Amino acid sequence: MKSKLESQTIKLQSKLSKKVISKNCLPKKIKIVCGIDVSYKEKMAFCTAIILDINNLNIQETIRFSMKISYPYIPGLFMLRESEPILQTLKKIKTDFDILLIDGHGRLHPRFCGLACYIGIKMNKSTIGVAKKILCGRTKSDSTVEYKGKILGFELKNNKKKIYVSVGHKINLKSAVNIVKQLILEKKWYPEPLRLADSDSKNFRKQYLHKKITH
DNA sequence: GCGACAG
DNA sequence: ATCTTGTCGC
Repeated sequence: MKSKLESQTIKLQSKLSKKVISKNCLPKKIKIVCGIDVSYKEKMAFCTAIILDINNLNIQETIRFSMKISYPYIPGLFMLRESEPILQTLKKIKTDFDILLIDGHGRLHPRFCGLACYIGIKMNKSTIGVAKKILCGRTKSDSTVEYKGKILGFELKNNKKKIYVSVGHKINLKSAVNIVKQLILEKKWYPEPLRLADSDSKNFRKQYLHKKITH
């Protein structure tokens, strides 16, 4: 049984999919990138945004934000669960960044509007969707991912591990893939801003839970 | 109808 | 995502 909110969100996704811009709206030289990720403990969400310089990977700013969360994870409706902590965290960032990496799909989504598209439109920022698992579509021999006759994603393989890149907003697929490739370090398989954000959000959660015991 | 299914 | 031991590799 689908709730009212779920039906509304599905409609919203279809509507917003038409507003997604799959063309580059970026400065010639990208300098500052942001990666954001969320960890969970029961009904608490712990979100970290890492802002770094793409040229030297020096961290410019780290932002943490936690909140109580109420919505479960539903495939295709991930935004219902994860968009609020992400948007709240982004509000606290002081450093201006050129591009935002999101842990989840962009246009490679059943309604062409995954979390990365939603955040991009909401923030009016360039975003890239990076997911560890495919949600829809099929990978072709040239590593592009096709869904309903459209090339919407790209599969990157690093030592058996796969990731799926797709347009979030205000960028084209080719540029999105190039930026993600540039951010995957030697011996790593996940782009550095997201790897750092994932790691820090888990530390954030650990510290929060420890405080709960000691106080 | 059945299976698959971002985090 | 989270839970969770030992284990493989640098």
